[in-house]
Amino acid sequence: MEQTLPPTPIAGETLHARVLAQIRTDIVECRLMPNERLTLEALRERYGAGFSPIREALMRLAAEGMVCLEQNKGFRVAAVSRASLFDLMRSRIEIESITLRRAIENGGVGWEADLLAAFHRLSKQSKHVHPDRLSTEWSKEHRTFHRALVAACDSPIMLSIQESLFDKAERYVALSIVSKSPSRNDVAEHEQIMRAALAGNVGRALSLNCEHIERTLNKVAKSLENHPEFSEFAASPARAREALVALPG
Amino acid sequence: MEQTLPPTPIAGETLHARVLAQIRTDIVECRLMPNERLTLEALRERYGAGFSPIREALMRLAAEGMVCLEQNKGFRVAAVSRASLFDLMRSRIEIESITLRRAIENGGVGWEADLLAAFHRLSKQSKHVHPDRLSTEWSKEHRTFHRALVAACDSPIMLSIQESLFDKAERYVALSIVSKSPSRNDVAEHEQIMRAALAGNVGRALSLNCEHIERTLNKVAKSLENHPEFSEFAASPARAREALVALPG
DNA sequence: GGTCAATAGATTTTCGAAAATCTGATTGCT
DNA sequence: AGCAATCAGATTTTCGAAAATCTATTGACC
Repeated sequence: MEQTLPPTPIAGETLHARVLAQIRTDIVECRLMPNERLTLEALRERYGAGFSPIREALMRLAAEGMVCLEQNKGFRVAAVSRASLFDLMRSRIEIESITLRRAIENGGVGWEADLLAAFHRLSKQSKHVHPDRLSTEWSKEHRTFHRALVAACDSPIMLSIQESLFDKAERYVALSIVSKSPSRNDVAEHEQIMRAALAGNVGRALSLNCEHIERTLNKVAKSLENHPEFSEFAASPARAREALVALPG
Repeated sequence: MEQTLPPTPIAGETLHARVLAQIRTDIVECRLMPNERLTLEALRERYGAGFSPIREALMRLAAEGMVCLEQNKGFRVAAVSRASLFDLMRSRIEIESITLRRAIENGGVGWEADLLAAFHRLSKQSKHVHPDRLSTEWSKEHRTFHRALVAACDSPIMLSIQESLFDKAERYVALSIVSKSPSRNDVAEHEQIMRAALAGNVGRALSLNCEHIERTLNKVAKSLENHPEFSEFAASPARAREALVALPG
């Protein structure tokens, strides 16, 4: 099994919190593959912790929908499928349409300034440091930009929902080999959304954001078709497991 | 501490799953009060389980937002406040507007039949068996009705979000003493929503559902004002001090 | 050959003790 | 008195062993 991040011990941080963060990023970045069985013994070895903190972290991830738990049969990384990809992206469009509208309506100077700053940092980050892999820094700035875009929405509930869906979408993006498709002009896309938002043009901002998500959806969906071993998981878990094990790890 | 449901052991059910269900209903029905401290020793006694299954259940509830966890300081029942009540109800309106619209657009005969059946069961249930307390059976049928209303929505993600918000709203309702305010004609309200949905009148169904939620909001908000110990954070005057200390600076 | 029960090994789940951390009170110093 | 350091009790957090459960295989029987 591939090695994980160094244990980076933060003062006062409990073990289950560190393990939670590590497993989550390992799932989002597909170091733990969809539908992969999560044996406690293996996780214990990998993250250097006892059963309790690991199970606690997994229970949280189960509530978030990142792993699934079958009673007395343990945990698995959540499966992926074409259907849930479409559900996910459609839900993102609906949720972000709400948060973005409210952010534009509520946003003050502080929001505008933070958004401009986030865009600037994103635009200066190169997307691929390795040609077949997304840059970690870019992903971070990308997330920060989308967070800044809706930060002025005054609903903590809607924002947390958006964040959770964003995580799941990122996993699908990580699964698709991004560089193979013609590279999008990401900077321009994000800039257009931002300009519409700053101009207070709700309709335009929403439709640009919708197209932004749909473009990602199309890319990932196409990539998923080329890897049928992923699109079948939900249907027959038993065979999927075998297929996964056969994959080059 | 008040006694809880009998342990009703279901075959093959793990302990943490049973404890999770019990704690959740105890929170929703306010047998565990908002902001109440949840010491492991007390929970261990109350639910008859060891530390592990209880902590695992609490971690899930923390992810759901039903309890909150402060590192090395343990768990508390999630606090209530006027602000989060409004956020919650507004979010419900937004989410249910989406699920209800999609249910009406997708719904077939099966959906219509199930909805009519759910309404009938609800209409035959008396709301209060005890004058100052909601009937458990009514709550169950009420939830089933609202679930049936949107069951034809084809997005598992949106449905699970709606369910989660419904739980949280129910806790606020349980907190307010329902019988004191003039009793609403609940049956008629639900019937109107259902008829609009069955007639395929999206606009009318959505606005009726919105008003339905807003009426609940007004009732609960008013009740919250009469109990100032709740309106900010605390569960009881005795705990107000505790809560003050726990407030983030 | 095929079906079913028994069994052994692996894995999950649960438990309670031990370690780490927090809280509140007390002590000693300026 | 005011304030910081110290200490004891309470609580959370973590650990690994023990119990419960599942899975795959073997062997008996039809």
